[in-house]
Amino acid sequence: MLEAKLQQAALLKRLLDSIKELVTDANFNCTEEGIHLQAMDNSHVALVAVKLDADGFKKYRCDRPIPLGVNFASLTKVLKCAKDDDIVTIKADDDGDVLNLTYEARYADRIAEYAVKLMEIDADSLDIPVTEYDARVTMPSSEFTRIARDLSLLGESVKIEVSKEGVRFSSEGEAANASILLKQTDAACQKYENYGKETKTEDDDDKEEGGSNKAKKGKVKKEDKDVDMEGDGNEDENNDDDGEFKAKSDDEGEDEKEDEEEEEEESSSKKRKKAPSKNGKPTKKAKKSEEGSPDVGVMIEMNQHVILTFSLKYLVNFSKSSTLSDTVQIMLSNDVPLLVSYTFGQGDIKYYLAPKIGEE
Amino acid sequence: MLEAKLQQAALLKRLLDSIKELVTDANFNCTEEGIHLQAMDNSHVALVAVKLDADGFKKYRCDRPIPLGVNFASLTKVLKCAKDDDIVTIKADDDGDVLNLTYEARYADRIAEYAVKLMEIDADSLDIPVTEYDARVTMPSSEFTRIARDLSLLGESVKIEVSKEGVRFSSEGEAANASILLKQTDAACQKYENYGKETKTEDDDDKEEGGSNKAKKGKVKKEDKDVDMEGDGNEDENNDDDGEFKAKSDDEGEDEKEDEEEEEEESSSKKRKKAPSKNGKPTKKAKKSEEGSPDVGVMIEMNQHVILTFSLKYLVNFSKSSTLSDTVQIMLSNDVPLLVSYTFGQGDIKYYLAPKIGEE
DNA sequence: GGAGGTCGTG
DNA sequence: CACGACCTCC
Repeated sequence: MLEAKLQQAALLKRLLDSIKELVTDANFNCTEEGIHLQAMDNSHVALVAVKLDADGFKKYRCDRPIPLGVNFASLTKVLKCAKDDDIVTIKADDDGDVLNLTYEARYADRIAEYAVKLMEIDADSLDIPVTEYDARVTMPSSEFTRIARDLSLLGESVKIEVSKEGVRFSSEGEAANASILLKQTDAACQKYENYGKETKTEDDDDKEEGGSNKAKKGKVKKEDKDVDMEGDGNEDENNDDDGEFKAKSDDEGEDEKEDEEEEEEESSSKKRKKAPSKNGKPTKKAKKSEEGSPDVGVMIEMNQHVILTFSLKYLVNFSKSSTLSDTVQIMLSNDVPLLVSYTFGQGDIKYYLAPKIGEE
Repeated sequence: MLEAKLQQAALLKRLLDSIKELVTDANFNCTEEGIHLQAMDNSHVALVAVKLDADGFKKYRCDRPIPLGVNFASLTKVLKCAKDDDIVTIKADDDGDVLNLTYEARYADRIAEYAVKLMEIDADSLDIPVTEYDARVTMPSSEFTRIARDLSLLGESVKIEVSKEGVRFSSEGEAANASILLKQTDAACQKYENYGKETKTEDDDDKEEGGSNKAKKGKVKKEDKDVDMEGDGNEDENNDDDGEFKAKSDDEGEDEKEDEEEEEEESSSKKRKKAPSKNGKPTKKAKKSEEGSPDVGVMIEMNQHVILTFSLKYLVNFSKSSTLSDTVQIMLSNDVPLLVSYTFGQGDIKYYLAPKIGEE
């Protein structure tokens, strides 16, 4: 028996809009921890993984694990019948072959019930190796969408290169070649300071380290970025391969700098307090001033220079999840599948895509 | 070597959006004076000419004349990758076969570089005879767009008739006939008083004459309109063929009226001073209250009654340039190609279209 | 934000 | 030949 109540139907709607093009059907695996889903795309090139935490629901009950085999086209149709701010309850019996959805209008004056037929789906649950990535790029999801779309106008694939300089997306096409360089910005580093720190194990390590090794670590990390922003080019950091994501890597080097630049630390730490970092998960799209305020820029964390090439078609597809979060994180390691991750209030959606190899 | 820096990519984007449907490719002829382009449409019926003054650029350098043969589809794709307020720099080597475009984000945290392949295009530069037109209509570009679109829904061609009464657009279609009459308004005459006076030789003449022949000339012209607006029908003015654009033509006839209507002259001249005529070139789209304020109306300058018929398809196409200017000028002479001109801060775009002859 | 039209894909 | 996705207009 599963029963889960979601405050806003919008989340489910967007989630399905995000992935229905990539995947035709998959199991919603419901456990007491929540609901998760994992599926290869139809051509078995990309993998999508969705996680909805139990405590993100208004109400959640799952007596024992149930896989709900859902056809996304069907579920999408049914979800289109919900208004964004309807309260939606999904229910399924243990032995059930249907998924029941109930939509309650905000003011309870309307109740709609739907039943979607379920299907048996072979549970080929793929183990995703928990990789420690060499580089992580955090940026506004709208900007990632834009880049993917822009470059897809010109070419088939994109080369993503992360260096101290920033992250470069480049593409070659028949009509034109393109190269987009995003430099890290102060604004981004402040905004994304703690973004996604709970979502990956490495990040937790990073956090713990920050808390234990040094009392001021939390502050220092930011400071580190501020410092690096000005005089970026100390490539020695690339040699630091402790395998953790860190803000601009290497804490050790900082310790020295810290003393020299105590003053600036103070000022920047003040700045941080003033704008106490939205701390991830802007589920609802923030009020856009004009163009979606994609101008916070990008934050880069890396301990290794990476260059990888990917199919733009998939990245464009992934970027549909920008409806779920204002922020996206891209994790890369050489010769390893890319991870594109959107984190929202109640969970996250992660896309994996193997790089193109050899000649693109 | 060409290097030109434009403060806002929007101009280029709009320019290409305007003409890409009409022309597939053409030479951007770069000289030290600026960039100009001239091309027949794909079916060799219409001609488009674009002029971008060198001093309208934030930076401009062109050592020697270069024709840059551009495929508009390619360039359009690349321009789609620019945001409206990106700073765009275009560069080309003298012998280069590529056009380099660099987009810098407002806050410099993003730099995108594109290289568009160029092509050889036979430079069949057409000499456009500098015609003195019998009639000129100045009106909000949005209104012209609307008329062209509306009539194109009903018929294939439009008959444009300029008389003292105003300008009439009429069209006959299978389902319905249409006739739109725009009368000259005070507001338009005041707003457009000096519009485009620097863009054409005839206009300068007009201006000079106004200043020399008669001290009060500037005032008189408006007054003339005020009078005509009320009691239109004095067709005798059409016989005045001094070959210059004048506000409603013939100064001589006015002299008589002036004395009779001194009072009204004064009042109208005051009005003019109060709203000292935006003086052309509203490059940036003015803040539109709701519907684009197309209600200023139309100003008509003529010294000959003209009736011409044109293909609506092309006028609809021309009117795409309304993104470039709030104002459009239409110049007509009997049996001569129509000229539709949009003037913006850094130059202008002119469309020429031969009239249909005989039965439409 | 929604609907209709066009283009590309299966 | 039909469906779905994308883009533009309303």
